[in-house]
Amino acid sequence: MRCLLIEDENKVADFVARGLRAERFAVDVARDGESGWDMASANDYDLVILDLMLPKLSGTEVLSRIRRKNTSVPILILTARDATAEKVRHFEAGADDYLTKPFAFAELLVRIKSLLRRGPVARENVLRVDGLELDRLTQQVKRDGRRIELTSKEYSLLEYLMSHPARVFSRTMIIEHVWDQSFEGLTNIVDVYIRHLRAKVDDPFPQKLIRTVRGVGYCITEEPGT
Amino acid sequence: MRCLLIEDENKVADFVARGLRAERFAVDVARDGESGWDMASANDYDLVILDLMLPKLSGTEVLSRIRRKNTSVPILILTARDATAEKVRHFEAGADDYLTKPFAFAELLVRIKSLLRRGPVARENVLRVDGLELDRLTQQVKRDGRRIELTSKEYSLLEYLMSHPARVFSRTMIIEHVWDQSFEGLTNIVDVYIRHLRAKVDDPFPQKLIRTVRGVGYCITEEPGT
DNA sequence: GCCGGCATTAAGGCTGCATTGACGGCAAAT
DNA sequence: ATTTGCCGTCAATGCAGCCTTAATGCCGGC
Repeated sequence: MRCLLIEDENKVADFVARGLRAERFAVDVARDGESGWDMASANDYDLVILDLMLPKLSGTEVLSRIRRKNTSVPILILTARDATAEKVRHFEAGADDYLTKPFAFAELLVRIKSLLRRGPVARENVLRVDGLELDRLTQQVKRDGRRIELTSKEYSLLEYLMSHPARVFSRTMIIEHVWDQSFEGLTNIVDVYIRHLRAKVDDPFPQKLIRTVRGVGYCITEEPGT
Repeated sequence: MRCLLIEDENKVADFVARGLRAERFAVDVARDGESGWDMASANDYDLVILDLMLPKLSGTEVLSRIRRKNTSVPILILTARDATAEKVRHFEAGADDYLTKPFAFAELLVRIKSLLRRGPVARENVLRVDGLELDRLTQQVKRDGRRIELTSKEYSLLEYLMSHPARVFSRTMIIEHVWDQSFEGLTNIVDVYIRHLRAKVDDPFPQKLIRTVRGVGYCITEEPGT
């Protein structure tokens, strides 16, 4: 789950970013409207959290630019308390939800989860491939009933693969969804993490689920051939 | 247990806040209706104690706003007036209990405990994880029958962790539930208190119950790795 | 069979998070 | 006024997880 946070107040930005990272999100932070818009248009986010009071380019402007670009990424507006008229205006401009500062992180999280769930493709809370099971709520992974401990990166990678079983993901797509911007350059980082996953998820079992598609990428599936 | 007290009379506010803190509640105090409403909407309380005679925004108004927001937090009304008609009106507006001033602190406490007990999820009075036992009534903690002395903060933290065994709590969530509003900014206070708890709860025993989930948070569980 | 390129894997350095002990401030108790 | 104990801060240390690098293995084309 990759997410963009556009917020100029350091305290709020750090607070939210830290909380989301603990929830295993890959979080990019933009400190003003301009770079926020740049990043939103350059990358493919699963969620945008947008403050309205921003230097350089107002949040309202960023919102309408993103929508003009016709992307359907969920956008959650974050702002100081203000008039309901404003609220309606922003909903019409394409915001999906609205939260006034100050807010409790728990509430933000609830709203985010609900936003992600009601996407175009219904988001399952439990993903299953053969005996492998990933619970998005508790973030626990099991295979044949036995718990498997994963690090944050390993978990995010597995979640991404399992979000579309049998679909082949290229290394580029994987990097764009699982890693955040702090990452650049072409390395074999994906291959390495596939290795880590295999060590925990496939190695102890006879049936291998993670498949390499030469020249293309990786996918997760129960059928060996296909 | 986090609780919001909305009361403008300093004497009463201090009296109640002190009493509740002695009972190990994390107490936020609002001195007028407006900030009371702000805080109620911003945070996630387990209980709200509301005076009716308030500057800026009446308690009645605060009550109906909270209910309009559709939260089910228990609300206890606190007021000088004793008219039965008023009382009924407020019950209809969503109050859960009603206490007229002056009152004995002991009585307030009894009503609070009964309110908390009849929450949507039946509240267990004794929490257990392996040999560790926390009694919410006497606020005593034992492990393998031996009493463990905890300070208020340590107790609150342990209670929170034990309220959902095996669930991982992020530092952000822990701060929101165990500390009160006076707290903000990024510190390692949670880590420090986890240390204190471990010193008393885990260090003297071979089986460790408090587990760190790196990059995410902490949880309490009997299973070590699995 | 040979070669080039891609995939796999092991090993290691680095970074930042987690851990821990010590310290000063504060409030309650004596 | 002094003491005691709790709270929150800070900084030193250690270590886990992240990413890189490079050696090796495998596959397909010629």
